[in-house]
Amino acid sequence: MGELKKNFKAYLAAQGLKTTQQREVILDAFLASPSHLSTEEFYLKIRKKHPSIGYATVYRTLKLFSESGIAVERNFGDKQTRYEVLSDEEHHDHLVCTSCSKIIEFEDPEIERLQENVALRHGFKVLNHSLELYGLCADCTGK
Amino acid sequence: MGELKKNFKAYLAAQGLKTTQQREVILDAFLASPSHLSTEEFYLKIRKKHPSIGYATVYRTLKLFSESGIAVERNFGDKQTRYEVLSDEEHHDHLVCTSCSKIIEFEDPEIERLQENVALRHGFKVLNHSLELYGLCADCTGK
DNA sequence: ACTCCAATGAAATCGAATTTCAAAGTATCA
DNA sequence: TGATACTTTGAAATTCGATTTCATTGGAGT
Ligand SMILES: [Mn+2]
Ligand SMILES: [Mn+2]
Ligand SMILES: [Zn+2]
Ligand SMILES: [Zn+2]
Repeated sequence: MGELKKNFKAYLAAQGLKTTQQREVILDAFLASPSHLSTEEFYLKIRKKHPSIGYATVYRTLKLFSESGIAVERNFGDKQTRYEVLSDEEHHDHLVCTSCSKIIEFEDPEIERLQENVALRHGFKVLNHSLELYGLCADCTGK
Repeated sequence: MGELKKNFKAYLAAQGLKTTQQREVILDAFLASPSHLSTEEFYLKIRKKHPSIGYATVYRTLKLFSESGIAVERNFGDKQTRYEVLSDEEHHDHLVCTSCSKIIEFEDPEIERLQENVALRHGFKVLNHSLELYGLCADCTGK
């Protein structure tokens, strides 16, 4: 069993929560899906193979993923919350194309370091951050 | 008359829109208010002195401010849209305390430069960006 | 003052997020 | 394995900020 699945099950056990068939199905589907899907998009996807699973369950389970630490919520300007898998110590930020909605991930340790510096200068302890660059991707620049 | 008021009036004129009493009142109140208020918070504030002004008008006028370029919309994790005055070429990002909701503004040209580099590496043209550091402010670190 | 649109306020609507609740499932233990 | 004690689930209802509708009122040029 994958690391993430183990972590999630451990979280459930630790919280006195239960392993259910729905949670198993939703977790497998989540791990196999493209990143940055909204709750609605993900629900529609799951529904095809598992029509009996309700939207509320998908919604609640995605939140659980986030609480357990195996996923993170994202917001890219539109009003919808999006989710993506996140292994332990990874972290990345995003370029978001305002024309075609393409999302490009990037990591930049130097930016992260400078963010810490900013925080230090203000006696601030950073717990998490959000950095998105909005604009036109290479494909859309010419249009 | 202040630069911002001039700019806004120029925008109205250019768009064939009208200067109304409500817009005058709302603009003055906006310029005199603390930054980062949500639409609702700002409306409640205005309402005290001008009970006849409706929420819809405040909502629409804040959007107008944003379209005209004298203000910007912000989102700090909670679901509410917040507004703040923004003079011409200024730009800043935010530290947001997740404990007391305090908001600290900062500018870091080096971070901005690195962001441009990231974009360049991906053939991406940045039109705007969003950077918030969430965590505990100096006051809340000890609690 | 007349006329043409734009603006306004109240209420309705929208859409995503979140909650409610009765029915069903899971884990534990006798 | 069957009873017990909760937890989970699905459908529907609700919440809440954002946005729109629409009848009426208000600018501004003529
Ligand atoms: Mn990502
Ligand atoms: Mn600010
Ligand atoms: Zn694109
Ligand atoms: Zn604080």
